[in-house]
Amino acid sequence: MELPEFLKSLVDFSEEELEEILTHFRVEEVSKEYPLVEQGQICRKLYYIEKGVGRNYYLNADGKEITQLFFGEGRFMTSLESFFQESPSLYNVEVLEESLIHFITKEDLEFLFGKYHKMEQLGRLLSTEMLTKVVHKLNAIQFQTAQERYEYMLTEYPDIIYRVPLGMVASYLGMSQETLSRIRKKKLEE
Amino acid sequence: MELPEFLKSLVDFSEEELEEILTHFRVEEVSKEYPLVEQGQICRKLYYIEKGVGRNYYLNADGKEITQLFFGEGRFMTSLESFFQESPSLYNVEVLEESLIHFITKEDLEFLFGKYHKMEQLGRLLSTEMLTKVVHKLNAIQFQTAQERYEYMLTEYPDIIYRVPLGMVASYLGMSQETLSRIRKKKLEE
DNA sequence: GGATTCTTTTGACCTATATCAAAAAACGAA
DNA sequence: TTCGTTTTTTGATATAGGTCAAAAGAATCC
Repeated sequence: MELPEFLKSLVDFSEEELEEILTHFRVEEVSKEYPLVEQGQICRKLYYIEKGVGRNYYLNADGKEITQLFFGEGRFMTSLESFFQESPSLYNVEVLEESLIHFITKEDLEFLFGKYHKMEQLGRLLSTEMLTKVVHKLNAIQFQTAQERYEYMLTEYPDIIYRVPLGMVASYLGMSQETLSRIRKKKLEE
Repeated sequence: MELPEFLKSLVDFSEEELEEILTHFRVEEVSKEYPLVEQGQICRKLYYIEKGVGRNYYLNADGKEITQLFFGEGRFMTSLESFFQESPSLYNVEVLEESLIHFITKEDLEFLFGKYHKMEQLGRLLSTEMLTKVVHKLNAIQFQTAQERYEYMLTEYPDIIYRVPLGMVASYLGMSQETLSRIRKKKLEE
C-alpha cells in the first residue's frame, strides 16, 4: 500500500495536513541486504516499507545472527528502542529484497507530532499496534514448543515465511535451523 | 509515585488540564488476587498502580498459570491487546498484594485523547515505553539460557523478583519452577 | 552451462531443562 | 503454639531440541 493511503487508513487527515506530512518523507530504493541501521548507531529514522521485507537482527556472543522482528509491506520499521530512547541500537536493520521504502527523521517526526494533534494520534496508534504484535510473539515464544511456534508463524506471517531464508525464520522463532527444517519436513509428510 | 506527579513527569500538562484529566480516574483499594480482568472479557480499563504489584497471566492447555507480564509501582497495567483492540482478553489481570490503584475507562481515555493534544502525547509515550519493555523481554526469552534469563530478571526487576511467588517468576521467565529453584540455589552457593 | 558459493537437509550424538514424586520449609488461621 | 495448607527444594528420570559434520540441493556468476 502506498504511504498516503496507508496514513489515511489510520487517521483521517485533512488534505493539507497530509500534504505537509508527506513532504517530510523521502523515498529510497534499496537493494538486498543494504544496512539501514548498524548495531551501535543511534537510529534516527523511521522507515515505511512500501515494497519489500525488512528485518531487525543482532549478532549473539557466538557471532550468529538472531532475527528479532520481520517487517512486511505496509509496516513501519525501525530499531525500536534506539529510535524511541535515542540509545545505541542493539540491532542491525536491513531489507531482504530489492525494496521501496520511505523514511522520516525523528526530528521531523517530533516536529509533526507537536504541530498536529492527529499526527500524535497516528504515533500512538502505530505504537500500540506494534506493541500488540510484539506481545503476541512473546506469547508464542515463551511457552510453546518449536512446532507450535512454527504454526504461529504460518498463520501470522504466511507471506514472510516463504520469502526469507530458513535460517532467519529459525532464529526469529528461537530455534535452530536444523530443527526448523525437520519440523517443516514432518509437516509435509502428514 | 502518585498519579498526578507521574503524569507530570512525562508530559508538562497545565494545571487545568491535569485537573480535568484526574477527574476521570477513580481510586480503588484492592486486596490480593482480586481479579481485575478475566480471560474472555473485554478489558475496558487502564490501571495505574500506585502501590502494589500486578500481573497478567493465562491458563495454558494443561491448566497451568503462565505469567506474561508483571507491573510494578508507577506503571500502567491492562490486558494490552484486549484494551487496544477491544477483543476478548487472553489474559487474567490481578494484583498480587493489597494494592492501591487508579483506573480510567477506555471511553474516558479516548475522550481525553481527542480533547487534549498533550494527552495523546502521553498515550504515545506510554505505549512506546511499554513497547521497549516488551521487546527487551522478548529478547531475553528468545535465545538465552534459563540462567541468563534469571540474571536478566534480577537486574531488570529486582524489586519484583523477591516479592512474588517463585512459580510466577518461573513461568514469566519461561522455565519450570524446579529449574528456577535450582538456578537460585546454585547462584547462592557461589 | 559448469564451477562456485550459499542454503537446506539428514544423521548421530549430547545436554539443558522438563516432568514426576516426595520431602522440607514457610506461611496463616484459629 | 499448633495444625493444615501452600510454596519451595531435592532427587531421579525422560526428552525436546541443540550441536557438529557431511551430503544434497539451489542459486549465482562469469
